[in-house]
Amino acid sequence: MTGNHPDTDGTQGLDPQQLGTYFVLMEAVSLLQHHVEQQLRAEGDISSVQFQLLARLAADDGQLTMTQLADGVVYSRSGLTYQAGLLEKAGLITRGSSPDDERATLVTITEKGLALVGGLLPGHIQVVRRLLLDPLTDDDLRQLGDIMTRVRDHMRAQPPRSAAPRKRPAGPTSPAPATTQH
Amino acid sequence: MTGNHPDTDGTQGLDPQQLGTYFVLMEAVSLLQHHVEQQLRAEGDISSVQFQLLARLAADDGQLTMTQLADGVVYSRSGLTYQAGLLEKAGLITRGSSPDDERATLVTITEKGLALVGGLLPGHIQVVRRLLLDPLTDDDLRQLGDIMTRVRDHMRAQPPRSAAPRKRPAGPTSPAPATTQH
DNA sequence: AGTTAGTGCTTCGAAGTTGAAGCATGTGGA
DNA sequence: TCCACATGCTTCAACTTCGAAGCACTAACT
Repeated sequence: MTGNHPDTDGTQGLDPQQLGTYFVLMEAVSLLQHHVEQQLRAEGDISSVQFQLLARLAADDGQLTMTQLADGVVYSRSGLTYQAGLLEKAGLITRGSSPDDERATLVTITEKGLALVGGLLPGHIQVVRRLLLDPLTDDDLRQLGDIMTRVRDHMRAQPPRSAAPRKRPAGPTSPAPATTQH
Repeated sequence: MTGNHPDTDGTQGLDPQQLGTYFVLMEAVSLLQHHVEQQLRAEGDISSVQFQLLARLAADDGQLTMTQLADGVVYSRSGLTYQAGLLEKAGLITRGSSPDDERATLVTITEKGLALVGGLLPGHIQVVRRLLLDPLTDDDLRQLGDIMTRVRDHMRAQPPRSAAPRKRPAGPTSPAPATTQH
């Protein structure tokens, strides 16, 4: 992108510093994700999505509703239904109705699921340490954590959609469906 | 992650600081990607993969081979064939044989493709600015760019796969296929 | 209570992604 | 030259992902 357009896009150009930081951030994370994916597939034969789901369950005392799970991992509801089906068939989780809310499905991690996560964690940690943590000083780590925390909180605080895209002019009296299903 | 497990959780060596930084980094990037995806779909009706491909072409003077393209964006070859088919059908790129190597397919961005990228760029930049850049000071930006550059270079320098990791007796049987395309 | 709107999850169809296999071309050694 | 192997891309089948529609249950308002 050599920026040869006269001024039609220069309204909010990014300087090289900003652009470079954005690119390298995305690229580095993409590479890290890829390595993690490989490790999990090779060692435990599960995808990183499945690992995240199991890890989340293990961390939260073993039981969550589908919605809580989907919100934790950035994931669509229908996608979660699919993955939960796989995990259940593999005997790593079980699903049951919640006593509080008859609609809710309570997902519970099994012993086998816990064992799998436990067995996979060391290798996972090793990959993260080797690829991400090793080249960072304690100071870097603090900085990075601080910065990304601020960015994440900022994003979470952002309104889902300030203005509706021009795709559908929307109904007469329906401003926003508010259903933010990733 | 309350860390109440004595030592069975295998968190050997990742203190809360490290773990938290890793998590928030992945989560923030995931959220950013999601927002970018939405913007591109709403404004230009293309996926972020397609945008990346077009942007790469635009940046590299308009012409690359399929392999060069796939390597630039972290993407499978077969997936690129599929996407290139879509982009060609949409009139955003053309494909032709290379004069140097009869096997190679030379991908060229069209005027229409260039126009689309140019038109989409401001909105894209706006999203990145609003979500990522706004909550950062100049100092943060430098720090972040510096840190992630170091991490990325470190990853690129890593050997692909020196030795197969030892398997844990936890998961279902997996013969560990060492196929590494990407 | 009765009706209306909201919430939680699943099903369904369409589209995207991948690795392995296959085809065509290029390269290096006997 | 011939042959084996490497390289570049595509095809194929299986799998994953998503959004919209649908079902079941809950909450709110009258």
